[in-house]
Amino acid sequence: MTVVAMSSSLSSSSLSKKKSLSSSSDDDHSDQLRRGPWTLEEDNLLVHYIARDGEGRWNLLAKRAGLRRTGKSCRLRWLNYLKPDVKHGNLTPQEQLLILDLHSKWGNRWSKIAQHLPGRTDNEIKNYWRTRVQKQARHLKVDANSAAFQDIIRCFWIPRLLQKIEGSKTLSLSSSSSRSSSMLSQNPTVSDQPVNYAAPDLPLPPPPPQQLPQEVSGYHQEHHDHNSDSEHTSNSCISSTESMNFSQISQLSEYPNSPFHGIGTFQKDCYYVDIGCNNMETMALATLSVPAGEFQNPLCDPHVAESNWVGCDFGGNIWSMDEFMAI
DNA sequence: AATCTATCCAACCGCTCAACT
DNA sequence: CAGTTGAGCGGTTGGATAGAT
Repeated sequence: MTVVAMSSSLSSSSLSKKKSLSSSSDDDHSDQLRRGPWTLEEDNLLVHYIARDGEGRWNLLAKRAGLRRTGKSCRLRWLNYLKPDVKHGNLTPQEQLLILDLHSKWGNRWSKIAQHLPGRTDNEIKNYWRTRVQKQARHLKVDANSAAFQDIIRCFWIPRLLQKIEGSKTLSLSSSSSRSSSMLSQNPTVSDQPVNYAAPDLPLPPPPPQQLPQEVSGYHQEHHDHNSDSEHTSNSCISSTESMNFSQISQLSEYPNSPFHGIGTFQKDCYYVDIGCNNMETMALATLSVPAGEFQNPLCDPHVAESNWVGCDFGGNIWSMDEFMAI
């Protein structure tokens, strides 16, 4: 049988390691039940069986399809990887925004969150949260579910994502936009970065730094009225033509516990963002520990530098905003 | 070039819940 | 009503790989 051959061909240490995790009773059947990475042939068996007979009754399906896998394993493989509508690849900034918001609302209800991101699986979202979001919380030595971290997300992360979205729009319209290039050139550390929206980790042009001190006192971005460049960057407007349905985000902002709550308004085709911090304590945490002008990041505009708004020192753990934004 | 470290993500596990017998 | 089974969920693990030293 094909699968037997595949099984024997898999000499990877992963397989033996996974096996070692199983109980002794499982070991009794270890020659019958396969674990570890799926092979192409196993995938084909599963896909063809489901195409012919449909999904469900996974234990039975596994047997009938000739797969030496548990029903659970088959189900997971199908739902997380083989199902035709499963999206692969990096999460878009829009998707990241949605995840941040929905998680603030629902917590670790990954499957529920996944329902709002078509083509994304709970596993993928969970991985994103653990590897990207929780990592930042760890660096900052704050609880990822704390109000403080929620505010950090709201004040720094979300604006950055919104800028990514806007940046991708700008780029798609005109990659040689003089306005954009001048904006970028104001920030050497950012302009040196390749703009790659497939890679969500890359930092993007920061929000207008002069806003930050004002954010503390409830700054409203949509009412920005001077400096065309900063207006361009601060007045975050997400076109409804973006891949994500932003009426969803608009709705999400209605949830009181959401970082989106009250941050934006839906006007015409755009979602205007009003990002403010509602937790003064959090903002107070983000005090300066870096000499003025050392950074070129959202918090390091000359105006900001004068106000000593530069680095983050969370509990003595000095961590530059560049690091924070490199998420 | 070799080694170490960090990151990503597929796959596993245990648990819970609902449906069925 | 109790036991069994299937499905689904969230947490965790560890191999692969990229990047740093």
